[in-house]
Amino acid sequence: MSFGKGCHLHLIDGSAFIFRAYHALPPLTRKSDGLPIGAVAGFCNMLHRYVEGNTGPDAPTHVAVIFDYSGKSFRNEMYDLYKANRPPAPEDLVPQFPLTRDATRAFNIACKEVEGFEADDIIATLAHQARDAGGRCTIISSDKDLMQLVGGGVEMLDAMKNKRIDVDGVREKFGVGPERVVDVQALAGDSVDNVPGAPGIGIKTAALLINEFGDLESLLDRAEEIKQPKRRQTLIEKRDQIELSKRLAQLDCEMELDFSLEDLEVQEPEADTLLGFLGEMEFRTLLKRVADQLGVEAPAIAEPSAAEGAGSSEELAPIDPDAYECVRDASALESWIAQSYARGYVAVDTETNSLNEMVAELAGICLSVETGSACYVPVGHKKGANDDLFGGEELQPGQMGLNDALALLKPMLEDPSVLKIFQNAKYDCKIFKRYGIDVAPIDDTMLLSYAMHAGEHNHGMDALSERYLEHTPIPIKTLLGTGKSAITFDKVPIEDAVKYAAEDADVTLRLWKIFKQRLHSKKVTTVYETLERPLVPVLAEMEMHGIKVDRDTLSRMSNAFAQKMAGLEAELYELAGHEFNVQSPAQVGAILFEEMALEGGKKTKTGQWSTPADVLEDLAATHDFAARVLDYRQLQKLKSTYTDALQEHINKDTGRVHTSYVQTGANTGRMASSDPNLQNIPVRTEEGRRIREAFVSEQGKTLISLDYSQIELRILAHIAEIDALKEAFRDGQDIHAMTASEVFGVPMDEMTGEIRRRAKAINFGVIYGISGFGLARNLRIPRGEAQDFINRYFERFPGIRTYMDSTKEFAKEHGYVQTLFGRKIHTPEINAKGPRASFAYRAAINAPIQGTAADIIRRAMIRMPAAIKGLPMKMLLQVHDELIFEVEDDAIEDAIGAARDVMQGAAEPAVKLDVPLIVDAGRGQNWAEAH
DNA sequence: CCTGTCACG
DNA sequence: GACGTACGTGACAGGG
Repeated sequence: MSFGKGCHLHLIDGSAFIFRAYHALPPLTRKSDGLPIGAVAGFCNMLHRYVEGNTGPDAPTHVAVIFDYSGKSFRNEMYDLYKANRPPAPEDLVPQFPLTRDATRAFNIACKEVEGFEADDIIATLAHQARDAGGRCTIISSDKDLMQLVGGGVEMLDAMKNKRIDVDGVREKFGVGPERVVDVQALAGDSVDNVPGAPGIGIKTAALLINEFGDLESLLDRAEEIKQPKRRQTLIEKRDQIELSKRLAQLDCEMELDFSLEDLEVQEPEADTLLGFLGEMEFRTLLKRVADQLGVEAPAIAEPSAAEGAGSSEELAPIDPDAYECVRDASALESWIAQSYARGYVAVDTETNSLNEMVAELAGICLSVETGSACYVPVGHKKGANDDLFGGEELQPGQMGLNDALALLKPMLEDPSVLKIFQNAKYDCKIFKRYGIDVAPIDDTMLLSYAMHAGEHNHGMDALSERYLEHTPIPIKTLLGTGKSAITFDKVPIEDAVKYAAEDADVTLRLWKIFKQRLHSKKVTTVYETLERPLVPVLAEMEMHGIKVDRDTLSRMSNAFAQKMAGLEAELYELAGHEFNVQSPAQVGAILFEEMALEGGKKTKTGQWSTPADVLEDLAATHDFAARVLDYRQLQKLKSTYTDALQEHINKDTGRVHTSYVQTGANTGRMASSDPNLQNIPVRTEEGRRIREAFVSEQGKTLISLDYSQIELRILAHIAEIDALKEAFRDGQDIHAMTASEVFGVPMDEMTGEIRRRAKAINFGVIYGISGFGLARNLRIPRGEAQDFINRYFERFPGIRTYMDSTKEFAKEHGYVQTLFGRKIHTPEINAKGPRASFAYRAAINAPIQGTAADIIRRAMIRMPAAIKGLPMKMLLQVHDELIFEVEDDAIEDAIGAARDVMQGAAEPAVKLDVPLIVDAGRGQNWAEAH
């Protein structure tokens, strides 16, 4: 039904609903798991009451709930202090925001938000569209900023007072008609939104002036005529500020929206969806009321004791690869897209011809909106493989055009009201991004699993499917083969691809249903919503941007290394008296421990000689052979892993290297970097550090590097509550020297490098779950001596021992440990017997510290895009406690300031650390200089 | 494909 | 009483 005369559009100010609900209700939590749920409960009650009230001739024909998009809007570009004095949303409200979107969809009401715009702008645009189409519009809000829209069929409704606001109502509030409201606001300003206005002028005076002069422009032009001297002066001097205020107050009523009024038609809620959501939230009263009204039985709400369990694979359709559909034309695809809109969510999976997202081309896309049902849309399957002679680039028949399919999918994939569900969303999002599609919002089964089960198992789809669905997906190898004869996915016959690919979407959707439900009972909703989900687009952007690497620098170094290695090789043959493979530990060991008959050789479990660096280092003092092997190995490592391999990773099109971050890479919350790993570029030796000279900035730009100083020790001081450490950090002392002074009783002014070095080793040892053996090996001192150090350390800082003991007890009892931000790291082996338990114990000591640091830098990364918007800088890399940016030369100071502010404040407001977080910064034309 | 080695925080 | 141990990663080469 098209929108026109006789139609009535309701626009609900979603944010106003949320905040009113939040403040109106006590901090309710869900009974089964303690998830804060008060605002969602109030929101649902308000929506329900609203829907109930929609009867009679005045009922809307179209409706939407409009939300503010989190982050900054275009107004911040006009004025960076816009809304700057707003405190951040309360911590227990943040995880409820996405749930209010879910609630809206559950009521089958359109749910809209647009990045870079405020809800008010969307409302303005839609209200104008409705008015221009000859229909009516009611804005359900009491926000005075929206009053400029009233008139010509547009009214407001204050839902609290149940009072309609028409042109007269606006006049009552502002003293002028809606068309002059912006002028009054420009003068009066707004302390809530931090709009400056004209100092000393409020709404009353502003209305007086506007009514006298007609409009703001005339007023400002003729300001000289004002009698009151103070007022006249203000208007003349603050003209710029007033004009800025007007632009800030003016709503954008000509936004380009990717949906139209027709899409907002009122729909009846679907009983299953709505009751399912209310049941999941455990809103017992509302659930019963809604069920009664719909004339169905209210589903039972699981009692807390029954929350655990394999999962609710109740009446899921069986997984049947033959049930999947192959979509070959536009009308079939449109039908799937329509279903996605109707549901409000869709599982999506892409198939490509490469695992490298920067070069991969789409072979096909699958969608699933209902378990047991899925489709595959082939768009790039080529002949070849079997009939390879001339088939190389020729497409298999029966496929939609790539561009046609994407044109149909793009609006849905970008629509804020349709949740796109992926397994490893970052991969698919990057693929779509390269085809000009910005997928949002997303959910990710891999990240859901990681948030709930880190330390318990891996989070790949096959493992998850086996574990939670008791189903083994078709192995990709059966389609692609292995080794040299393997083909790429685009060469797979479409009929085979349908079964494999669509099954993946089906499995993803099934996993999502199970995980979404369990997330709350595992009490990691906040972790998922604040530390995992928002990081996906941030990482995707960093990866796609990449960092420039200079091939010539690497290639020159490679040649130099090769020459040196050849020299060392000859020398080693000479020393050994014969030729051998220097790269074989077994052969090196045989020469050292058999031919030269040296002591101290150990064998590996496979019976080969073992020749690790620390053993060779002991021998190197007296034996050139060992020293040369070490030299050779270092060069070999640098050459093969860095100077040679890195060149292969330079992207042909961009000239840059694009790593890929594995968000679930480490159980502690750290990430891993791969293809290539840019988190282990050498820095400790001079020769290795030079590799960083190949990582360069573009012409006219500079690399800046900001790293947290001693972040893990600071976190230890906070968590274990070590007052002496805390004070030392507050006073900016040399923390290792201070430790040395305390433990070894040496006054600070008599400190020697050696004593400080030992204290430093102990400090790090504590973070790793110290043992006498480990410390002894690290410091190369007898084990008894190392144990003495540790004992003295514990005597001086008894809090450390308490922390270690209580952490161990917690892990033994619960099977996991936690970071300050609620991330859980499971330690299933903590109750094992033997050395495995020792490993688990030390990991349990380390995980809260390493994990809290990881959480903090994640928070910084998530906030970074909004904080540096407007500055000519890009975030390129993360190395656990360091962020690297590329910035235009004339903005270096601003860039460092902005990034440092975000990093140093990243723990807050969730956690207030007892120690300051300090960030050091460096800059340069290459990474070696910047670090 | 697994193991040993070594690069990083 | 002996044993084996610092925490977290990824890439490469050798060898079966």
